[in-house]
Amino acid sequence: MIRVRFAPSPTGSLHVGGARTALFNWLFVQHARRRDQPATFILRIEDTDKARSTDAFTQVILDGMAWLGLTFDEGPFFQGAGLARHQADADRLVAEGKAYLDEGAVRFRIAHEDVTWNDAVHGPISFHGKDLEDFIILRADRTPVYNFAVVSDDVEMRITHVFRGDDHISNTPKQILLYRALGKAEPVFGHVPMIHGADGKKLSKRHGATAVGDYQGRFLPEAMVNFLALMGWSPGHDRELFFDVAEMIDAFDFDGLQRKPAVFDEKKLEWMNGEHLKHKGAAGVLPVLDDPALTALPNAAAIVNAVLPRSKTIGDVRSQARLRAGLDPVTPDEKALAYVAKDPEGYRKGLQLTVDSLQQTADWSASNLEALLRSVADANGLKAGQVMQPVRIALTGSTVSEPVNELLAVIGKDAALERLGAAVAGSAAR
RNA sequence: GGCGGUAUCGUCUAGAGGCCUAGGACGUGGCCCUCUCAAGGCCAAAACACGGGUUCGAAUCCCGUUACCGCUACCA
Repeated sequence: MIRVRFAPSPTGSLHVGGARTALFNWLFVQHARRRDQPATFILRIEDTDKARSTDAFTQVILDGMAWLGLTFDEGPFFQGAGLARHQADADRLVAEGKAYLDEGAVRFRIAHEDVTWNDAVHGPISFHGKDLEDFIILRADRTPVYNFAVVSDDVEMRITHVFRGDDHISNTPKQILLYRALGKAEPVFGHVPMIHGADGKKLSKRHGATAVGDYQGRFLPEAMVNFLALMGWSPGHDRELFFDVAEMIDAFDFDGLQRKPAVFDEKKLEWMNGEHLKHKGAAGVLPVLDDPALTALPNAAAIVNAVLPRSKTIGDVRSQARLRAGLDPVTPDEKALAYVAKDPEGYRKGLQLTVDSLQQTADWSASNLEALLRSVADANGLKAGQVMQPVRIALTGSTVSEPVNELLAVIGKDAALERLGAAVAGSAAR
């Protein structure tokens, strides 16, 4: 029976590093289950410092895990709830001579023996007994200290595997000694490397977005999971994209864990999100957009599909889709402005010619539209781009978009002609 | 300082003695396609920290050095 817990402290945000640790724990449990091993994933909030922890802080952790799809089977439990047991365990150690009173606090007496464990990611790690010192387990106010509370709680919850951040390596020998003093078998320990910022330092506020909440709304949770898992873990071959978590669960193994810290590369996250966006398609992406006005449109799916290939973030999809749907006004960007400024008359002429010819046609299919625009260009001795680019700019405010014929098709005849007409009028007024 | 951990392209990584003139991906540069590119196709530059061993042979094993990170609380 495998019992694993993720035990974050409520700090007001769920750090991406913590989220990744949770993910690894979760993957481990799911992988065991797929192989028919009973496994349980438990969430425990380390709210020892009651003064600083609030329900809202816990909620942030719950929200982050829910967003990523990291479901747990038991909990959330709270460390603070185990106070009586923590005290009883400490008193027992004192009674057995394994701990002693020190100025009102209870201090654990270290047996100066070497401590070694076989870390699930690092292999054997050992500490010399002479380097360990007696440490406080119960404060003078009888509240437990983290290192003691976790052990007591993990024993109580019959935890079999403890996977946590590298920063806990130094705590591990102390905790192992505590297991021994309590007469309990120690769990398997695995220490996953930290996540660093581009400067090689532990990822923190000054690196920008560090909480999973900061990524919600911009990125797909499945892309975030894919990205987080691949920072520090590798399936052992060249596979990068996991569109189906089940495949990741199957491939997951602590042997594939990296031992060194990883640097968070948002560029790669963006690329990966774009891939997931395309893979999901309009039907899948539409609900995520959380934009009722857009979703209500009969051609919403067509619009989103037109915009997907060039989108990296959810915001890209939404803003580009709203633009095509006429929900947002066109605001020309710098390059678009420069294009028009370079040859205002050429721009106006390109638009005018297009409008004139477009009004005549009844066939608004993308293929016909392309033929039409090309013939307009030919007939007037213009290059295709001299006709296409003005239309693109007038309709999107950008010099970059899907092919213009497709753009026109997705916008629809009436709307396109109306917006183009307004653009011609606007350019003539100047 | 002490203890512990880590060290492959700018970044994420493959590699568990010969398959490595070190592979993939992001990013970067170039070319092609072309009405545009942030799409698609092709190509390129780009790494085994250093020094000793062990071995017929080392990115892979051992030792040392260096660098970086973590812990060193009556924080978690």
